[in-house]
Amino acid sequence: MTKSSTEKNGLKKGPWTPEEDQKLIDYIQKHGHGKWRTLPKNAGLRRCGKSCRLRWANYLRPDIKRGRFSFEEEEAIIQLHSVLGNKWSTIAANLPGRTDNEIKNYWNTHIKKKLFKMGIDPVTHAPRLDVLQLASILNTSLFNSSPQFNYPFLSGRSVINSSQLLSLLSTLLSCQSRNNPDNVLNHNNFHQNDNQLLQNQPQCTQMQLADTLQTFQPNQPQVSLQENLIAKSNNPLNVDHQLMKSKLENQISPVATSFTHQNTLPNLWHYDNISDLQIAQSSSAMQCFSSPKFNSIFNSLLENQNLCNNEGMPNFNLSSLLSSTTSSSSPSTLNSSSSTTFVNGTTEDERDTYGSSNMLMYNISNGLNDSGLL
DNA sequence: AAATCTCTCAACCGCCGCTGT
DNA sequence: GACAGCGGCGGTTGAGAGATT
Repeated sequence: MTKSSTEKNGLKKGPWTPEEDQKLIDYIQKHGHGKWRTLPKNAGLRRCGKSCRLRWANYLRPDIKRGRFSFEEEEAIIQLHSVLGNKWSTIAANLPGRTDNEIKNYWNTHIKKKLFKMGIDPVTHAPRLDVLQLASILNTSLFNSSPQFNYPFLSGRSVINSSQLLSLLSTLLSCQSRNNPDNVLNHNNFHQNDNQLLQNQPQCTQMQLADTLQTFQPNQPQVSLQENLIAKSNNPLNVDHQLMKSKLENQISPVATSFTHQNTLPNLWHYDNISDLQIAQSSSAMQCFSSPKFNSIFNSLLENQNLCNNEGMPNFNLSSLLSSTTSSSSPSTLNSSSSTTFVNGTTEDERDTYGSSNMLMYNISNGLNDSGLL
């Protein structure tokens, strides 16, 4: 049975026909909206009230702006999401003409992937732990050179031993597929692939990875994410920082705040300019993963740990393995030439690069009112 | 050209909070 | 306080379109 012919309790479901749309528009123009429960009957529609409300709110409302999201809208969504979390209706209230459903869809199908590709966790808006940690650790340990960038949470440690490295890599690799946004975002793939992963691989979460990484780190004073956000809101450049501060104190997303209680993640919010992180992700980590030296070391570690199977597991190229996660649909971004677009790409065609340095800044210019509205 | 895969987004579902009785 | 009705919200689904093989 097709969706459009689905009926339940005599009520039609599925896509709306132009005739139904017209009936709804005519009725609302004449009587206004509200009383959604009785509206369909009065309007001569065989639909439930919820369906009518949704159709009106998401599609028929005259003030809806249709078409592609502008770069400014995308930036606004990202900034608002970083403060509000998945409060789509509140985010939508700040974007005239856009509906919560539209923003939610756009987030899930576009922005989430873009952020992930950039090495930014779309949930926490923090730089992705896996890429960042590997970049630092590999830079300092494998190549035994002074870091090109300095992360406080890794300071004081320059060398890790092979078992630690292997532990880290094993943990990371077992996270790879599970953290792959394609697995998460594409529910078809998710159901198929993730179930297999759950069966075949040890359970691994970002927290477990963080725990593993914690063993490499000396105790660092952990400043909570919330405190950092509030600190950012005190930036004198932010006109409404007091208002923003109160908003952050009240409205910071539950997901983000949950991290503050774990006290295991390195605090990455010290960075006021994302370029350091972008350099780390696009340059150092990728150079490490791609290098023959790294592959050689990694494979010898596997052999030393007897992790090769009896049939003689062929050496594999870790960079290609990592690319499936680090840049799920565009592996080419791993190579050094294209990675520079992370830093400099600001053209229309490369809107997914978010080259501007203020992406993680919370200077939403107009502030928020008590309802979370601009 | 056909088959298969991937992506998008309109629509649905279940839950929650508010309000009135 | 308990309950029912309602509107709103966020997560999820799946048809259809487009891309790829």
